[in-house]
Amino acid sequence: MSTDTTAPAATPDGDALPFRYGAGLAAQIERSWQDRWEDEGTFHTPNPSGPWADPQALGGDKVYLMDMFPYPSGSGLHVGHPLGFIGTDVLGRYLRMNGRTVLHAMGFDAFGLPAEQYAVQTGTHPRKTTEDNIQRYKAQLRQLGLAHDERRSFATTDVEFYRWTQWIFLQIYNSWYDPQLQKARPIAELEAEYAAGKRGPWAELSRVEQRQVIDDHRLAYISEAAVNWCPGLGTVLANEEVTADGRSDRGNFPVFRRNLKQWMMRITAYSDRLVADLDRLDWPDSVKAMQRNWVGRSEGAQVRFGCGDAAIEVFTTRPDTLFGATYMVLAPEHPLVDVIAPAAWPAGTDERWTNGTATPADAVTAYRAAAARKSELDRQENKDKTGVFTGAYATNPVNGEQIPVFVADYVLMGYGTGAIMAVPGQDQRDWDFATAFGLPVIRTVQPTEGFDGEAFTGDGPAINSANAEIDLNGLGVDEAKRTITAWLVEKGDGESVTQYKLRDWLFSRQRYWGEPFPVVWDSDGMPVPLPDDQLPVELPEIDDYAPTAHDPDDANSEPEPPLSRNEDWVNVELDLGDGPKHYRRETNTMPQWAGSCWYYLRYLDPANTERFCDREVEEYWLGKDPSRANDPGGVDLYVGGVEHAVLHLLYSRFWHKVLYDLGHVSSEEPFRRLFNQGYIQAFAYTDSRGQYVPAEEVTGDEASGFTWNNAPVRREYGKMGKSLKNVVTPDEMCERYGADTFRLYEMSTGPMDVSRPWSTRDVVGSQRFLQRVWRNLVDERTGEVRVSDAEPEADTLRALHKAIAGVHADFEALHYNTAAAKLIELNNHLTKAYAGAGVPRSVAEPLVLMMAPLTPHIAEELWAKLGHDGSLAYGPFPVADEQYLVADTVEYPIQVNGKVRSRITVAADATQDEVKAAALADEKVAAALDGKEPRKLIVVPGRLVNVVL
RNA sequence: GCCGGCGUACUCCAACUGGCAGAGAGGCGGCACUUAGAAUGCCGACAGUGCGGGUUCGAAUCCCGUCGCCGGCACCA
Repeated sequence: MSTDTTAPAATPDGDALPFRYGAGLAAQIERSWQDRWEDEGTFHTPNPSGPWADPQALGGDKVYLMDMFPYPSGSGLHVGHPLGFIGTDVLGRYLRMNGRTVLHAMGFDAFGLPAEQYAVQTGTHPRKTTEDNIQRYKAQLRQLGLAHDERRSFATTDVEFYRWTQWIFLQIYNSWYDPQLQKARPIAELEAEYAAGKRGPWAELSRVEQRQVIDDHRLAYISEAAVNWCPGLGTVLANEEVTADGRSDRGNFPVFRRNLKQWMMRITAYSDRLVADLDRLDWPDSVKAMQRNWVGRSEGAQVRFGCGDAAIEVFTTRPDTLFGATYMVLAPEHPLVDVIAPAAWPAGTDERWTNGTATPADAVTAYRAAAARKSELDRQENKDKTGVFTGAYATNPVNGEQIPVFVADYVLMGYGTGAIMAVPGQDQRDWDFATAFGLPVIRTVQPTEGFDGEAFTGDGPAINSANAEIDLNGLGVDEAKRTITAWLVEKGDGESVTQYKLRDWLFSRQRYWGEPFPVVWDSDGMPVPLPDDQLPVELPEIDDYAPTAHDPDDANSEPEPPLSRNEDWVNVELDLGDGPKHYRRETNTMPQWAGSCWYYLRYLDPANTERFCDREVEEYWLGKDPSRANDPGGVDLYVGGVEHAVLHLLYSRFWHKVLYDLGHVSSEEPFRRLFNQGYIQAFAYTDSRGQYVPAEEVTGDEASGFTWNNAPVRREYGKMGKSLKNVVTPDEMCERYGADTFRLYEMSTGPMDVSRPWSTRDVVGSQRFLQRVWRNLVDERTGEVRVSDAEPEADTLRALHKAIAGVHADFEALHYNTAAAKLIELNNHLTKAYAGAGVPRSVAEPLVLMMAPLTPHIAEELWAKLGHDGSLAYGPFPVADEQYLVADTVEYPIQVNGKVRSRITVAADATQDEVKAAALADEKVAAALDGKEPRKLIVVPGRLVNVVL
């Protein structure tokens, strides 16, 4: 073989290897196979029913694979984006070759703020820029050779798609959550219950009042409440879209709390199920933890403290500490603050409690004003406790103690009841406040021996906790909680409750580029859902789609939806069953998450014009698997970045559960298995002024320092981005090396879930491997295949079957890096064993088949050259033959006291005793033993022998 | 502060369920081929697994402590 590769030297024109595998040949091969796959519909996946019904073709177990679909931004893809897409493609191809029926498609998440901002910047309509971007993405993805069923592609901006987004909205709107049955039910059933007099006043209410009663129960409802208003973006945002320091997730603009009338979704009704069903999902622990944390379920008790004529309700997770409650705190916004404050300070009020004000009303007013001025950030940064006495005292229900009631901003109106009982002995925040205000501390849990901290939050026996009727002393925390809660319930002073941090989902945006709501407003100012036959409500093609510009810091600016400017569209006359009437259309649009909440359902049945997805088709692809315990159903594998841990993935689960409750889907969860792929990161370089310089032009290394244009630059590591001047695109890689090389490189640099740096200069290593395989099977001068029909040697067969067995396990575990390593190893063996002689066909063919998931184009080409007519996309994938996996003899390392001292070779089927005998007979072992008996002799079959002296 | 995760060669990564620390890629050094460069082939060096303890015949792997890094949450009662 070396004669072949050195042949070019003998040829004068220097172009002697027209069939050497390089970028040029790769491009040719890749284009032709991509065309062929498309022409032949190689990756079209049949359905059990509907237009693509082909039940015959649905052999083997089905697998539904999905990527988190991309947002088609104006800057196109960089090499980091396709990492997950290639990963799912490799798995899909592997499974397909193993006889599984694989569904894999790719759509586009195309509504949303950035598309609109980009459109405003470029002065082009978002519909146009979005469609251009999608075309560009499709071209970029196609050149990677992804085995998608392209018939199933769509964008969330397609009218035929968002018509069903609107339809699902109406399903949610037209339902309510029945807490008894723990599920959503059609709103008509609730109305019937009211009409039958089973639920409260009805007949005596006016029609509008009746509608209000019903509307208050809907899962999608209008609320006028404090929401996140972001003038910089000109829209309101969901809690999930606001960062911890009170700014917008996108754009980093300030966000203000404002009372505004907005659409909400009652996701809180599903709090329990959203937490409980996490246990049924095969998801990373980190994501489950984040969702649990976000829902923030905590169990405790609600307790009433009498205060004059009023009662202050508090939520506590520690009712066992009630005897240690020495004061109470209301949130500044709490409505009882005004009610309970007396006209004057009680005699002898501590100076520290009044802030130097003349009356409680003054104190409270001033404190409230100060609290309102503080931003979220101020509240967080300054954790020194502030507050002021209300002048009122409340009665502790367990011991009748009169305890002072304060207002303080460390208590939040948005959680629990907005009021707390303060137990400084068992809560550090209360301890800090009590210390600052000279309030007493009563410990009610015995701290552990040697405890020298302040508040004690651990477990221990209760102390100082008894009254005439009840005695908690000596009980552990859990038992004390149960005991006191039962007592409170009996006395009518409290009950056991569960609290959540989760808030309802703010569902409207004052933007143009989103799904219009299928809702109109009538002359009573009440919302009216449109009937299904009036869907879709199309987004009007308007010229003035830009959001109203606001000063980002102007908290008092007013949201103004762009659609409201279009009076012709807004004002409609419709006959909604009671004659033609005038209505105004809802002018808000849905948030970007709406489409992604259900898109996985649309891939299943994208051509369906009657339903969002045929029920039978849904059941086939997403249905519960009875062979798995407690399986909730859902997509078999969903791959994407961890950044959607609580946004998209929580919203989507919520919608799916509503659809399940209403009987529209058979599965209880959208995504059975979730996998977070790592990120491809990159180095960026800044010059002395802190400006980014083109990363590609930087030279040097860590030891000698990095320079650009001979000036030293500083290296940083992180994202790939235009502004960082370190973007590498898949287009460049395909052009320089070919898609197969690029795919292989991305898959071989590490396991799927590990983030790693991009390194263009390493890509050549993957190219070299493909080149070596090609050279082993193809004559680089003639392009002729050159395999032999000879029987492979025994060691080759062992190498082959070892590779087959290993690669199966690796592909299944998404360890493509080690799969690639095993293929390289096998090919290295072939290079050595058959240099110049031609690789036996019976080894060449399985090698090519095993490469196909990773590098499909070159594999198809080699498969064809080996004389096969059809595509190898459907396999068969090689199966390892057990007989070649066991060697005749085994080499055992012999350890003496855990250190390798010698090696012996014994028959593979030797018994333990035979191995022991052989080990003891070894001269080095004998020397070490020096005639003595070993203390212990351990034989690990097939592994090693350890002699313990 | 709380929760989750990760520390193995110059770099990215392997090492089945505790069993010989090295599969693969890049880089580096050398040899062959070559007018030269590139490409190609061959050969080679480089870590005892962040640190300290423990369990074990045996620890990268399990346990305890500690340091460092990444991510999430955070005055949530």
